[in-house]
Amino acid sequence: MADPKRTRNTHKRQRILRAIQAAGCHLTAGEIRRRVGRDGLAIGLATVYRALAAFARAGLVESVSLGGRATRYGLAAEHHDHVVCLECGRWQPLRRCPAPRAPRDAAPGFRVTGHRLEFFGYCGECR
Amino acid sequence: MADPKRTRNTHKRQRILRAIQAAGCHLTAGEIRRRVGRDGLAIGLATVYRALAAFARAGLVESVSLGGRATRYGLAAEHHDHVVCLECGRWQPLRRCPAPRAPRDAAPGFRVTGHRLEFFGYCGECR
DNA sequence: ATACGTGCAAAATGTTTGCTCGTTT
DNA sequence: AAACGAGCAAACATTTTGCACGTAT
Repeated sequence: MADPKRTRNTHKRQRILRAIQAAGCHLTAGEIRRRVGRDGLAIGLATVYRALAAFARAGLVESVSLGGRATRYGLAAEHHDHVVCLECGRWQPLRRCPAPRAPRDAAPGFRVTGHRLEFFGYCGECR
Repeated sequence: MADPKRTRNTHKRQRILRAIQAAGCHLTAGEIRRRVGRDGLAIGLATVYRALAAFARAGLVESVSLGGRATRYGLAAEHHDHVVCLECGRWQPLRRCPAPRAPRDAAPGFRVTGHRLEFFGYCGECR
């Protein structure tokens, strides 16, 4: 199964992680690239994707894809769930995670390592 | 906000819904197209997407995107959550939905109409 | 020294849109 | 008749890959 391989400690990868951390919420690959670039470090998009894949493999980062839109990446250590407005697309993190650690009726032998939960509906302004 | 518009009752749209219903689980747009086609009715992919968007607007269908892979669509009336293996990618529906109707700390005024929950980890065979 | 990271451009996916014409209401 | 659905091809956005070279371990 997934060996939690460690990733190499390069300057760019540090900056990618730092950008996600500084954001405090989930970012898309493009946003990450832009933020790192804005701080004076040019970086290829492919590099961002490869770094994110490595981080995810290592269990550092979790990915969330909110229906259709680009996938977002956040620190696994700062897991949180989301509420998404179907109309305007805005989404907000939840403080409390309302899901159980593991479902009651998972397949036998399945080891749950995480989850991803999004509530959707319509925000006050869009109703 | 989203007026639950009714969609027109065309032959193709009926077949799309029937395909999803017959499958009993979430399908991708491509799978739907293939199944409808296999039953002798050629249909364009754009048509499938537009129909699904209309169904979603009408609240008939819900969409789920399991990290990276293509978005899957299922009947909203037969909502269920999933368990996904990070190694082999196989996923299974859960009988019981372990999420609450709505989170405690959603933004005020937010009306929750649904959710989407996926547990992930490693299945018995991949561990 | 070796395995891994990076950039670039190209390719592969998945999804949406413009236009024209057909069908439902 | 009017509004919406369908088909096709082109456009789009996102993500992945091949290759040549650089860097961390």
